[in-house]
Amino acid sequence: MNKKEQIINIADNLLIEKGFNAFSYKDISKIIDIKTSSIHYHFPTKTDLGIAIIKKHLDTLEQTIIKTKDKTPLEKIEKLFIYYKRLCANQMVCIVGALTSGLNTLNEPLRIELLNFTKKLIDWVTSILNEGQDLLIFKTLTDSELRAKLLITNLMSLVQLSRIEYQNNSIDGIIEIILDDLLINNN
Amino acid sequence: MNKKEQIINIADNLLIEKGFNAFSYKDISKIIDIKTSSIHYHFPTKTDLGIAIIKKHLDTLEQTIIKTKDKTPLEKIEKLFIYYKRLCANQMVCIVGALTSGLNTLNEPLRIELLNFTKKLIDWVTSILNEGQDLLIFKTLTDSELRAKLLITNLMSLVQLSRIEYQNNSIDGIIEIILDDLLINNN
DNA sequence: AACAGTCTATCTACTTATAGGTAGATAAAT
DNA sequence: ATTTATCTACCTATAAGTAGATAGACTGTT
Repeated sequence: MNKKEQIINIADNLLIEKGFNAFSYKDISKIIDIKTSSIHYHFPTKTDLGIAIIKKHLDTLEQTIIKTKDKTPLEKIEKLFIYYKRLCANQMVCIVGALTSGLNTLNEPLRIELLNFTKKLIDWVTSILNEGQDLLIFKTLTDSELRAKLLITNLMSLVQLSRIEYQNNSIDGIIEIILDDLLINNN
Repeated sequence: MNKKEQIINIADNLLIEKGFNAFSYKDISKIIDIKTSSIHYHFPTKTDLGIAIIKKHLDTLEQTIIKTKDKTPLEKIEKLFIYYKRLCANQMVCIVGALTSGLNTLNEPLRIELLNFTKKLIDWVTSILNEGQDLLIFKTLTDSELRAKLLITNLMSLVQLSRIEYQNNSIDGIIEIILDDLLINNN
């Protein structure tokens, strides 16, 4: 892994852990032993760095979409759960959550990139829900895009909640509830 | 309203709009025309100010709990919806969401205060759900505390999501879904 | 193969702005 | 006389970004 990728990964961790305005080039520089000015060489502005981070996540998402193309809707949705479970376990938060709470402090290009990512995620989950309904695996939903948003926000803020709570074992219970609400042949 | 209350209110708005680490005493000073050092007189450290903000929200919450004591569970839960709808309309975010994303940058006393608030909110919603079940208005839920958390987190990150979206009219639709999931005599 | 030029990635050293906070003066209110 | 609430003036640390030097790798020319 080259320095540029290293920077993105470290920054990604810092972003997820502390928020966009709460980490600095110096934080990165201390971790991977590089001068802040060298980080500026790769990412002239912090916005550039932020965009690179989101692009990385977008990449991962797109790859997941492709890789799970032929899986069942249930398997697809479980991929999503696994992702958020891991965030939870590592006391992390999803980038959407990490960035939106300080949204008004971000500048345009970064906001646009975040919008891109969010849109892609919503579209994917919506299509999974639609597919599940067509295959009669999921209950009939009145508005699958709204349901998709609900599902995403569930996961999104769960990881946030789990950080405040004493016992952060809520996630499994909640995922169970979500699945129960979704699947046709339960109870 | 005296200066101290003014400071809290302005800071509250800034916190909700930009996050805790993204607003400064100077921001406040510019808005209400007071020197930053005078703000330090009222709130020696930023943590003190943060705690005061949460305390205010805790106050409001406690008053709401008392005021709605004799209302139906449905009316109580609608009070909650109204609160989040208003946040949405004003491009705001709930304090829990605003603070948790940067949780690891906050220091102990502030974190504890946030935990207090969150716990109170969860307990309240849990009791509403229990009451609703006892009165046979709400469906039987396997774990009402988990359901309460889910409900709160839904609202919490919904307001976050609605900020990124082009058309932020999701909230009404989602609240409808949540209610449909909850109420016994629908459709 | 040798040389000149260019590109890449880093460095040191700096600037400008802001953050959070402190010290001490002051004027009015109690 | 003391407390309350404000001020001016300062300090120290850090943020983000810029300028310019340098060393090594890569490239094209003779």
